[in-house]
Amino acid sequence: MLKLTKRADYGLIALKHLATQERRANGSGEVGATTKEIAELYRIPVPHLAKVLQKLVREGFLRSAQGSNGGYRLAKEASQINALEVIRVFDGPVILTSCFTDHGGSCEQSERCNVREPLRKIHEGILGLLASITIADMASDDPLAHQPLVKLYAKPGAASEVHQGDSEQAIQRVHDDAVSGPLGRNLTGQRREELREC
Amino acid sequence: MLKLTKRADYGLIALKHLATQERRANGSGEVGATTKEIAELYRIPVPHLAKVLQKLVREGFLRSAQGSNGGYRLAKEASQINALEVIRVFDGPVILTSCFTDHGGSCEQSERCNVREPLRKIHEGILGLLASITIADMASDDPLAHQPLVKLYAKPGAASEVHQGDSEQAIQRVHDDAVSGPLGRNLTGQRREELREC
DNA sequence: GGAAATAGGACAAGACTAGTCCGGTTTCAT
DNA sequence: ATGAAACCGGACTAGTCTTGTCCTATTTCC
Repeated sequence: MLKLTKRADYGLIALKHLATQERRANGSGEVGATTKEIAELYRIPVPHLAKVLQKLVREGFLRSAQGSNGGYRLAKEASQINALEVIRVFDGPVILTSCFTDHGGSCEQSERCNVREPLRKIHEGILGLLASITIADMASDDPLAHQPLVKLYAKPGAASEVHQGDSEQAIQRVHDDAVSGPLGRNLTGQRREELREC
Repeated sequence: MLKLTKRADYGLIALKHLATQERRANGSGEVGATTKEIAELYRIPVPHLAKVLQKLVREGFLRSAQGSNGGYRLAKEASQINALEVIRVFDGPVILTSCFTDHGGSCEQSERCNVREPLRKIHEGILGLLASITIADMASDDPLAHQPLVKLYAKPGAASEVHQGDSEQAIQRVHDDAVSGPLGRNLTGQRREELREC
């Protein structure tokens, strides 16, 4: 289905939450939040979130404090954690076609197939996008006010009919941006509202 | 695992193959290739590929001819079919978090959660990338000679440590491009070779 | 010593993926 | 007509992945 797993989703949510709790977790070693707090706030099953947080500790994104008054805090600056790192922890490598990584050069389908090179370019673009956003970006108050992340150059003449339910406007926006400016600018309040479903 | 399914992969491969067989399939209604031909060429199980091709017919990407001497040809211009459309046929909607589309406004986790807006921006970028490449692009001889698809602006100070096996160079390349130019330029022959695993 | 919290292994239901199997239909060539 | 070649499409299966739950430690504070 080409989507993030809940685990990755929960991981990002938790990291972002902890990034906004840093005041509680300044130098003295205090924790930002407990599993229970985060789970209740975001309606995540407690034991499941616990697994996610434990994994984030093992991978070096979080530091934990055991015992009562325990909890979690970020192990590094929120600006030094990007979405790709987190997603890879939970979902494994991000790959478009298995051919990119599955084997050591013994691709059965490769000789005649040149689907791969163009897809690889897309693949790199996706990795770049994911790597370019940090937890700090997510934690700031108005994400739409951010610097543009990506500027898409739609090729003239390329197929541009895109219909995917409510993300139609989103694509249209990307296409607009190719002409009128970077992502996030030139948006009226109303169009911003259209993009907010959740 | 955030990857395309084999079905989508096979679909793209088949479409790309048929796009290069257009000479056999000019106006007279001749077909470009049969299931068996494509399956053998790319080492895909015949019955499985058949399903994929049948679906592409139902979705309007291919036209089929039954009976002996039958087969498939593109139903529209290769330049009018983009990768996103094809991927959506097989893998369903491309969504980063289920929250984008799952519900009609009743997101349990939404009130306090602002992970979504930044992710949505990434999501739009990915859709834009996928929508910007067409079957015609894939079918041309040297994909690396293409116009740049995307130009990434890495934010200064953003986390840039990215390690994912062999795609490390890929990311590095994206980052280089943020400084030195669009994707695909400034590549020595050797670095091109590094990117080709398959 | 008890409460609160993290740590982590085992396990299970359900969904999805990849692929097989089989019977049917259409069309062409002989 | 008849058979071969090809498309059509539903049913099924083995395996894997996802999303949890459950239970038992272990640590730390009061």
